[in-house]
Amino acid sequence: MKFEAVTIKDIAKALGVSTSTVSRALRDSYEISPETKSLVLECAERLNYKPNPIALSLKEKRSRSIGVVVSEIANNFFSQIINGIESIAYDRGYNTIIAQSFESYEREVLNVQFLASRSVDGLLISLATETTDISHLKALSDRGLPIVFFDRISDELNTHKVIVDNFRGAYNATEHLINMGAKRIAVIANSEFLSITKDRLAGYKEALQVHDIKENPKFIHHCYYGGMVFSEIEEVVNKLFTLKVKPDAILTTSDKLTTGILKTLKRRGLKVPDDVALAGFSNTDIAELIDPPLTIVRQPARDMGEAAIDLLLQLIDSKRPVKEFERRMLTPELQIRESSMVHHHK
Amino acid sequence: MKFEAVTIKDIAKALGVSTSTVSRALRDSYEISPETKSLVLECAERLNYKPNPIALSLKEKRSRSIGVVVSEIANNFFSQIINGIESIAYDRGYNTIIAQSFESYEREVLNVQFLASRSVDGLLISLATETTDISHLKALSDRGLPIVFFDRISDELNTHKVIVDNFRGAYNATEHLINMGAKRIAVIANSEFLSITKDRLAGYKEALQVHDIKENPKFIHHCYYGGMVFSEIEEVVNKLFTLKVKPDAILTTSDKLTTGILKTLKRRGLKVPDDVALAGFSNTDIAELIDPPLTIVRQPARDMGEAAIDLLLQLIDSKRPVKEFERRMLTPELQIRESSMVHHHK
DNA sequence: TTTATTTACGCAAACGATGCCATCCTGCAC
DNA sequence: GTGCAGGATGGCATCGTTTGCGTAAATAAA
Repeated sequence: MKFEAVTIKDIAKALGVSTSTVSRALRDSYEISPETKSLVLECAERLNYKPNPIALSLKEKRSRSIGVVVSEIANNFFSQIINGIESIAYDRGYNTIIAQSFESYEREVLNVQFLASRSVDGLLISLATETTDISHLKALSDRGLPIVFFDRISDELNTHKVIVDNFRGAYNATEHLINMGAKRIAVIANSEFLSITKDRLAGYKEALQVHDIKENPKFIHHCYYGGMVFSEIEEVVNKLFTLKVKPDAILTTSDKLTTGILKTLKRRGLKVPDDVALAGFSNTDIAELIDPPLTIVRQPARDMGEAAIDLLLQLIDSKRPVKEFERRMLTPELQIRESSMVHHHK
Repeated sequence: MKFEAVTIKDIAKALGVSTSTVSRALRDSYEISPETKSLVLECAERLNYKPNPIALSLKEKRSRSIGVVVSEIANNFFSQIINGIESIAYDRGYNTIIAQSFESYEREVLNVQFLASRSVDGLLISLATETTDISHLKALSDRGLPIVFFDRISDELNTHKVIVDNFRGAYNATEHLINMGAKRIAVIANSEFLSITKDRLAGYKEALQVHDIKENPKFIHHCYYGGMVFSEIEEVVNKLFTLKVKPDAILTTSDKLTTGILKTLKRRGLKVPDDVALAGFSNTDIAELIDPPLTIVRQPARDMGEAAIDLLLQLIDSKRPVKEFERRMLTPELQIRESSMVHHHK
């Protein structure tokens, strides 16, 4: 089954003029007489003519579409980011093509190449957990494809970057737990290769140090797949709660980790926050509905998406190669609820 | 900044052969001598040649991409569906372009036309709340664009459809509430124009009737935007709980409604399930974490996505116009938790 | 009237890839 | 030596659109 669209030729034939005339009339060129213009416009309307963007892309070497690569969209943080991206892209006449890496390096490379080969005008990407080598992005960047990183960035490519102040977010959450009376704060973080993990871990450590709490290596754990693999989480919780000296609070660094840890704690019969307090990064809209209501570090995801697409469109629109790159850092918000109230119920 | 890719011409020039030769060599045509073939292949590899899908789309009038229109991706149900769609599309070499209608008719029409003009080979769509007129889809369908409906369907277009047994889902949930002892079950449903609303409401009513409970019009409410506008929800809860005879249970028909209602009930100081029981459609992964753990009707979203893309690819691949259309109905699952245990705490 | 200038349009090339048709060459049979 | 088959390749049109250039007719200036 094929789908035949009305082309400029159909209009030309119907009116007995050339395709150039039709094209120019539609683009409102000064070379075309008002009468011809209105004739063409009327005919285009009548036949329901829609310009073929594929043909345009071929000719202009631009597709008016941008690619977005995230680890997965079934994640509040990323879907909110995408909403931010789309809202601006849409207004500027750009289409957004969304691809999911599912934390897989291979899948990320394939997605990126697919998008590039489909002539996206630019790329927004938050790296997959598995990704340590970004030569696939470097190659495209070198060949002129505008790329903007957000959330999970890499220092190995010099381009615009949009992040939140991950250090500050983790610092504040940790300090809050300390202020609540926690002494033995464990952290369950994502893969140590991710930029966000490094920053968040640094914030956690700094808060401990400032408050004279000694860092305990047994309290620091990583979940390589960040909660996508549930057994990872169970294993970590198991390690933590078979220690002689158990943690009295946990900081988690991502949405899936936060809810995954809470699930596991509950299944083990541990009470939050009485047995162990919990605070973590999350962008869920129902933190207040959870038992106990969750203390979360919330990222301005929509703003991040908007900032990222804004920077990308700047790159795309710039006439000459951009040398100066910006690093926009947004501020996360600590929303305090019961899950972190260490002594609240005691 | 533009992005120059290697073309077939570059290879032809480098080797001193014609573009046709290169093209045929790359497609492994029998007409080309083995020596030339290996020469071309080696050169293509060396220059990192990637075929330009835009040019191919123009020539072949197919883009190897399919469009997906949902109301919003920041919704577990839809993002799970999309994951199902993508997993199959990806394997079959199709790219997925996701568009969000945000329940707006205007936005849906724009999205659909954008996708069509970008030569998607087919369309998967779940209608927006506002959509009552589907002539924009009919027109495309008539012109040969394969379309498959899922979730929110319309009878006005004869094509493949994938849904869950909404009647059964609502019936089972309602019957469960009745079995738990509820006598005055209110229902808070989406816009009455949506197909899913009609079916779910019918299931609710049937369960009441079978169990000899008289239907009370004051207990039946609609939220036109299905929870996207929070004031809608508050208004409905207000109406229900200023009644002389208040409901002892509530059935909700969508994710946002379920969590939105729970939020509102809590803010009003109503205890679930002691003051009022709650059961609703939802695909959240953290129903067990919510206070109280939520009884939900869960749809096999991933399966729905897979079924939909499967049917769509069948349409796309079929040589002759398809006349017989399928309606696949999957079975929802009732997950029983505390929120519906009417007498549990009494 | 002749020569410039403007107006309004058509022709054809281009974008990247494909595929039909034509062409050239080699080898073989008559 | 002529004819022909067939292998290997090049030429060209095509998809839909834009755009530089050319040009006819109409108008203005000489």
